[in-house]
Amino acid sequence: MKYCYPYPHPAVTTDIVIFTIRDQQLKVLLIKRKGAPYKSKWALPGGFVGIDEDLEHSAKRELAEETGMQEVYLEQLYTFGSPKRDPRERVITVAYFALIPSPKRELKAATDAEAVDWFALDTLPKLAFDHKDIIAAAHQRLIAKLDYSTIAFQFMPKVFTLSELQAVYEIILQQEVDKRNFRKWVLALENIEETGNERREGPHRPAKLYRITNPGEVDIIK
Amino acid sequence: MKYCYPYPHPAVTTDIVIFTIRDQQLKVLLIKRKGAPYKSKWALPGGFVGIDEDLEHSAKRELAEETGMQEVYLEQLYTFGSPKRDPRERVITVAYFALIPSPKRELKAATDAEAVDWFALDTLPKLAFDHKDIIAAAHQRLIAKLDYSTIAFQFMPKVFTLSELQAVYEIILQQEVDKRNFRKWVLALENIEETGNERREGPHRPAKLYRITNPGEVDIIK
DNA sequence: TGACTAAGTGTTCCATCCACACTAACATTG
DNA sequence: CAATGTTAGTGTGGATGGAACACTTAGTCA
Repeated sequence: MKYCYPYPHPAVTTDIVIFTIRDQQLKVLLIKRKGAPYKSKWALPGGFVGIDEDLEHSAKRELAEETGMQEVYLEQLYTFGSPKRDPRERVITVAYFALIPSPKRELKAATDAEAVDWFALDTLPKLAFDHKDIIAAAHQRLIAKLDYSTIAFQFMPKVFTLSELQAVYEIILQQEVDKRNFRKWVLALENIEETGNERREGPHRPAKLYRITNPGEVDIIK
Repeated sequence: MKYCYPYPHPAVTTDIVIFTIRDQQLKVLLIKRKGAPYKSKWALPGGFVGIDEDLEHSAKRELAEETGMQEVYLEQLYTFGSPKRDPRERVITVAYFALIPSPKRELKAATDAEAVDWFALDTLPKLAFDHKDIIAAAHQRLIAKLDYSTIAFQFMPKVFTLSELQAVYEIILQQEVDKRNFRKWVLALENIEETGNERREGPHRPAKLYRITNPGEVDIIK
């Protein structure tokens, strides 16, 4: 009990909603908590912000710990601060959300978790704290941003086909998208370009491969 | 020095960017600080979050202290947490922004301020902390929301004319708006209705008065 | 070589946005 | 009471963007 203040101070954490597309579904990364409270319950990855640590740095650190990935899309979502959201003490959580390309390797549980796994949004387990609300807010934001930004491109690997990109939109929006209109729309954007290569797989015409011209950036579109 | 923790804790404050329309300009409320640091500098109203106080409650409290107003539009903006943004200790600020109808009474400085005043955005004084950035973020959000919501209606008093509403849009957007198209757009919305009364003032045709059907709510529009 | 599969490609229609100018109702003044 | 000045109030047509819709192409495999 070394750190003392004239007034009570809350604890501040960052939690992070990590989305990816996997098995043709939009999934979110959860960890199974090793310690109290909510021991062995599923929760969002997150942790306390270092006293000299930037908020975004804290979120990036958590992200790297759980996924090993860096340089992914990361955005501050909302700050959750109901007085009773953590039974231990007052905890204010600055929630972030991240989008990552489909992970190739399986995840290994970091030291602060019994397990890690990806969950589809419609089959979430019972979650610790108010993490259900945080995920709902992140999901809402993601869907809203599909409409007026190129945020979904952040789910794509370095090169990809237009059909793959279209599938991402269909998965997130939960509805079919017209192929011709979609391609017209995408190709009119300035942040995608042909690589010149093709992908040949399966008994059909090969697909042209594209790349994002400005990875990491998300354009606001009308 | 009574409140002690095993790990260092940051302080958490809420700051609030209060916009209004006044003298045909978009203005923001600032207070002149009474205490250190940045004594006698202009800053956003704000203060520490009570240890059992909800974040939004804290923002509302600040708002009421400075303006005497309650039940105004309030929205969480962003959380600012750079380690060095306050010279005293680590302070994380959850910024809110509020929109209020043109105030009738002049403001009185609350007990924590030497003075209070409204400032146009292009003639802001030198500000304490990173409050310039916070105001810039709020301004950006306000302008963005004009496009896809009815947020600007929150600037209006209980009853108003369409010309007054149009003036608000022109002031915020800093450009003229076509009268007929504007009225067509507004009247197609469902959250505005005629009061049945008119306002007669000046040597010209009287203007119909309108009211918001769902005060406090902001519709998202396509 | 025929059958299968996913890639790739244009046009038409409809709804929405945008530009644009005159009449209506009142107060004031001579 | 007539003329003037001021803001309120109103409709149309052209351009633009979005939505619907089906066939051809290039490859693999049997």
